Amino acid sequence: MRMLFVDAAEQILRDEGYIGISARQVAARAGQKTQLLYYYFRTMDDLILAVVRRINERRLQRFEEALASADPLRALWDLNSNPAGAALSAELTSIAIHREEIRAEIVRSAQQFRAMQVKATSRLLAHREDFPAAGIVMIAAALGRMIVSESALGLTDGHHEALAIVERALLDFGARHRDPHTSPPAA
Amino acid sequence: MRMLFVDAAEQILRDEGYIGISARQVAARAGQKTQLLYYYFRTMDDLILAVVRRINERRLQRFEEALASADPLRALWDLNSNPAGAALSAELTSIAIHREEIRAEIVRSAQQFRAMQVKATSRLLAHREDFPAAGIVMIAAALGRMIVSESALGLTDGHHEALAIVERALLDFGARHRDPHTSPPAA
DNA sequence: GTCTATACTTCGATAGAC
DNA sequence: GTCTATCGAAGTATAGAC
Repeated sequence: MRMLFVDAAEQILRDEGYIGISARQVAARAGQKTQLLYYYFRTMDDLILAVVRRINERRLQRFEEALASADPLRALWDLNSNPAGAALSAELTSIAIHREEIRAEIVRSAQQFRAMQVKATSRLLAHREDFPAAGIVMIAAALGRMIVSESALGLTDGHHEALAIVERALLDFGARHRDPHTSPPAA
Repeated sequence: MRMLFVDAAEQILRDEGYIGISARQVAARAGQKTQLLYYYFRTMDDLILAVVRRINERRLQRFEEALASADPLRALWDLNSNPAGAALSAELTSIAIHREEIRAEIVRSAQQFRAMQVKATSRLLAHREDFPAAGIVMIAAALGRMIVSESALGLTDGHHEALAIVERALLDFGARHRDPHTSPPAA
């Protein structure tokens, strides 16, 4: 039952953003009475914290999967630019700005997530010292997030060109990394 | 008097973000009765629209100034990464997401602003066909916005490295563009 | 655990006196 | 133009019966 509310809250977070999460709306989407929510969660911040933690867990899991893929650099980019993930990342930032009680948790996990990405990227980009991994990770996260949030508004000017730059960088960065005796990927 | 409310609303937008803009809070900050606001503005959307329009006008003005500067490429980057401007841009996006009535205006002006930046940048980067101006502008806007919003949370991991990449690109892009007979800038 | 009932706040907005 | 008064909806949250 507790999870029913967490599910509903996360669904609202995806559909309408953090602003849409209210006790009444969460309960309605869960098909429950508003007051029951307060039996399972002391305050709304408690509920939102539970949502945040679950999103973080899943994000770390996706990260591990990306690392294990055949083209980890591209998989990391996909992780940063896929609509659902990037939108949630943006909403987490929004929550951190407006809910002081939850800020620390979000900042802490964002730092953890970024550190893991930097570590992995710097291993993959060891041959490109001119591009510090931490900077590349920042740019990827920022660009992915903006493309997603703008697309939701129907604003896509420049997206194609930005993606072309990323695409070339992925091919370029990946080129010297792969074993030259292996055949190149299909596309 | 009308402007008094617009000023108050914009101030709240800067300090607390779009979420903080309510009739009561705007009136309070303007030192006026809440109901008076509805004499000057039919709805809250009307007020917010007035704020949005003024922000856009000022942004275009700043853009013109940047173009006229000695190092326009760097000035454009400063425009995208300066805390006040980037924060407002992010809030405009947030407004566009949640207020349907205002969305069109924000999207339209964002397109206009981007088109102007792309036009200017593509002139400045004519010698670098490998980097489409529209993509560079996207990356600059995305990165600037994210650095600002994260800094507000005390999250600065990777910012330094990302700024280093931008710095190098600015020097690199600017290098072939400047007249070789002119002495390079001080710093 | 789940229910009914309810308190208190803030929200956008309107009516009507002056 | 500016005031007092007020509405209904939605926000978080609690008390107490079952």
